Amino acid sequence: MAERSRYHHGDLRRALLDAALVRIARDGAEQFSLRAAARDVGVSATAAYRHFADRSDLLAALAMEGFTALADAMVTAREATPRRGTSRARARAGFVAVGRAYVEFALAQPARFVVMFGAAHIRPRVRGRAGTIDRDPYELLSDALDELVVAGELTAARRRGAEAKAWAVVHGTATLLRDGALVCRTRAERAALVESVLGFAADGLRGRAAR
Amino acid sequence: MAERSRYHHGDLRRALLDAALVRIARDGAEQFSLRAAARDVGVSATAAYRHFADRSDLLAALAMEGFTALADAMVTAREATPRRGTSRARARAGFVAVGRAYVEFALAQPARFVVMFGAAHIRPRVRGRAGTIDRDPYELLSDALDELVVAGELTAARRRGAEAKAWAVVHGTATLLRDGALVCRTRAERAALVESVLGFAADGLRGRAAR
DNA sequence: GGATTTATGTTGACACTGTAAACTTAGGAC
DNA sequence: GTCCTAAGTTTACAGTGTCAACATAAATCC
Repeated sequence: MAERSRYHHGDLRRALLDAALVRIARDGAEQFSLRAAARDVGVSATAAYRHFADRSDLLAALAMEGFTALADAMVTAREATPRRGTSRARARAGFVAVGRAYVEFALAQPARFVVMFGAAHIRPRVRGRAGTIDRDPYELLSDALDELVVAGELTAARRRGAEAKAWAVVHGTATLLRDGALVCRTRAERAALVESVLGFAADGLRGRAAR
Repeated sequence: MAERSRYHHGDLRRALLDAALVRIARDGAEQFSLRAAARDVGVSATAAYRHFADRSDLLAALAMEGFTALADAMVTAREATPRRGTSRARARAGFVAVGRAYVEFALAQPARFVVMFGAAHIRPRVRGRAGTIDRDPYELLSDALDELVVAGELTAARRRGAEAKAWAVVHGTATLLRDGALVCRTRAERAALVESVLGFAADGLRGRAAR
């Protein structure tokens, strides 16, 4: 089962996706080539076409996996928030934790993030297709907002339109930091900035004075 | 001066940049090829190398021009805001106008915007180089914040860290709308969303209840 | 004004890419 | 055991980025 006959790879699709991610992490998504990935896996140049329609189909698959991974990270972060404090404080901490996970994912795995949100023509393929995303990060953020409402931290009236505001702040922070547009010298400085911006979002949504 | 001898083009650099922008607007930045641009201009395949070090150098030049164009749009929007009302209201309107111009630029010229913020390895070249950006959009946003302070709409204490918050909201809105992640059915709906999010930013920075 | 230098284009070449068509092989169904 | 089919292979072609060597027009110098 281990070293096979070398003709049938076993799980070439998986291997190609892994190799692609490694190469993209090193050289960037634009640089990525199907043939190089095939070479890494030790397979002929055109073998990928048995598993992906074309180059951008592979990238789309990678993007879909990325969305699932991001969602996982957000769920994990949400569940790891301390259960103490008032329900309002907990809901707020949950929202911040989810947002922080989003930003951290973008910074820890910029290659994946670029593939997910990078090229405009990849996105349309990801949404509304047969095998779409398992868990949608957007819905998780929306869930966090719902929890704010349940906890009484956010009024139902303000809930309307809150998604766009929250997501804009979170996504904007993530992309600006990833692109190096917002510069932070130290890791601590960056963490403080993220915390400050997310707190701004939480407070702003609530509609009271920020701390 | 018009139809030249056909050997020396006259302003090939300019012509290549223009052709590149047209092609990118139609096919996307990833698809763009130097040779195609050369063909459009009616020049040999390798002529571009007299004006640009390589493919990404041309894209970087396009990005730099994009930043200047964005800054122009922001300045124009700022100057076009009505001069009536209290100075605080005016400063606030100015901030919103600048942010709106940023978002509208991203949506009206997505191709340019992608080139500006798209590929990660382009950015580093844009900043900190000999012929850098004429006017920095980031500074214009910063100026708008300063005006808020002068007008008394924003306290000096809150001014610290306000750039990141404001820019995150504006840039996040722009990129999510551009990528089609935030979906709006009508143009009016989109305008309302932009207005709502920018108002959220302005109010949030001030630290009082949103409208 | 003529010669020379220099910027600007051109041609030819190379290695690499995406993608299609025709062929081969291994593993499972009957 | 035979046949079918999914999964790889080889071969081929048009495009691409980029380099080196060459050609031409414009600017500069005497």
